[in-house]
Amino acid sequence: MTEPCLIELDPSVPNAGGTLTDRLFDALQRAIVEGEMPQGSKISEPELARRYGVSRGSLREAIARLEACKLVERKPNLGARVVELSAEQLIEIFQLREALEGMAARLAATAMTEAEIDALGALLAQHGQQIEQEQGQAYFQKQGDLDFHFRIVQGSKNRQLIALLCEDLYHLLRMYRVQFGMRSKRCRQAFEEHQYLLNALRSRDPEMAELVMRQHVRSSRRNLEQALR
Amino acid sequence: MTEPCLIELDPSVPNAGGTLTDRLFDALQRAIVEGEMPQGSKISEPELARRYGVSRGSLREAIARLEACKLVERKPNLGARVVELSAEQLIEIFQLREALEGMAARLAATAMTEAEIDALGALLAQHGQQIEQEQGQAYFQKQGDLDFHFRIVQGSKNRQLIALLCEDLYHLLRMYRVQFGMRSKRCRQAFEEHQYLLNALRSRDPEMAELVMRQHVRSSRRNLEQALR
DNA sequence: GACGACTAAATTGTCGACACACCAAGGGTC
DNA sequence: GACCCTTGGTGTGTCGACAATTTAGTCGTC
Repeated sequence: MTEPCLIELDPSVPNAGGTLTDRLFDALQRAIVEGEMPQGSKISEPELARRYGVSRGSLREAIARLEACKLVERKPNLGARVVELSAEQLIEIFQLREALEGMAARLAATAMTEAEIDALGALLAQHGQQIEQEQGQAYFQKQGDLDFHFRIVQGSKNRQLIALLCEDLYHLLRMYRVQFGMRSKRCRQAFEEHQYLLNALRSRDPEMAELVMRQHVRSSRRNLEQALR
Repeated sequence: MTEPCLIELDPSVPNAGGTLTDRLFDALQRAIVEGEMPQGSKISEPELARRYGVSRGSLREAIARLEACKLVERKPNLGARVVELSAEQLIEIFQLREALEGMAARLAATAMTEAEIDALGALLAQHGQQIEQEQGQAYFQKQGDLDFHFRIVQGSKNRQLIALLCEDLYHLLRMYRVQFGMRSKRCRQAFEEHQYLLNALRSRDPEMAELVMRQHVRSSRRNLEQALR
């Protein structure tokens, strides 16, 4: 396991960005998502505490938060391990997304402001350009798609939905993208589906928005299921 | 605030049911849900630690878990407070439920075993009897409905869905039921809708199961929205 | 009388140390 | 030779104490 280095933890200004536990949580989350701490690897509290130069108490609180995000699994008296990603779990997550983002799209169709919809349109236009030029595909794969979905969830204005998707599931999903190297060839089709969705939002049609979003997520899932064999 | 007493924390057998933090979490969760700790009230770490006879470290870990369940809100250097329930948040939660339990019903239609469906039928028959005799209404209101939904979620066999609904949202929802005294007169109608759902499951019809469940949750929500004015 | 700065008390954040539980290696018995 | 018990070591669970930050109260000044 490559050293998740402790530099980010004691920058010149102490306590930059909240409490120590917060920064630890961010650092560990990044390390896990990026794969610096391999799946299923044991998390030794004394070792990590030494490595990051913090006490075990703060570290344990950070680990507790990671557990809430489903990024680590902890068993009493046995310690914590980084989660093991599996095809089954990924499918389950996409089923969740289909339900949640479908509802998000439905709500966004009436809750988004005109300005937000326009901004979404601008983002999509940008994506279109990048795809046209066959460049920036990497960006679209890695960030663009997530950005688009992110904004729709925000647009639902439902705080429960936002917290769930953008704070918990988001990172787990990102972990799959990074470690499974999920770069489907659906990029063009996904772009088209995004445009259909934008149209539904522009027409303020909740029913249609949910339908399109669910179909979109379901297509991604089917594509995945096929790629996983 | 009535004293959440520390008796449950040191029963004859030490460590009955996991780690100290686990038991603390359970006790606090119960105290919050039941309303022993009022909404919005500040959670003083030294005071609670003294009251329960535990160290602040263990207490803080328990509070961190409560935060993950959305039962308390914590701000850096300011401490934690019990969440404030609001009509808006309740509506948002029901929108979540509509999406999630709808998906759960869809999956359950193909994933539940015949035995599980039969057991669900037995449970429903029992509910029917209780309603017929005009007795046990309190039970149906408080537990029966939740039990029914609980089993369907379990029946989906989707672990993400199960964890989300049965471990996180469940308690928050129970808090609303207890503290808002939510006992709608929809009891008979809800029972009928439960039966429609059972039929859909028996026919192994995912589409219909999701439709009925969503309609069911949506009706509850509309009923609530009306009652809240 | 009201506003602002300073002081003191209380609370949160962080740490190091002790107690107990789990795990692996070694020795004894059948 | 295989199995069980013992025993040492590592790691987690829990605790009490120190440091930093917020808050409340007080005093002084305008």
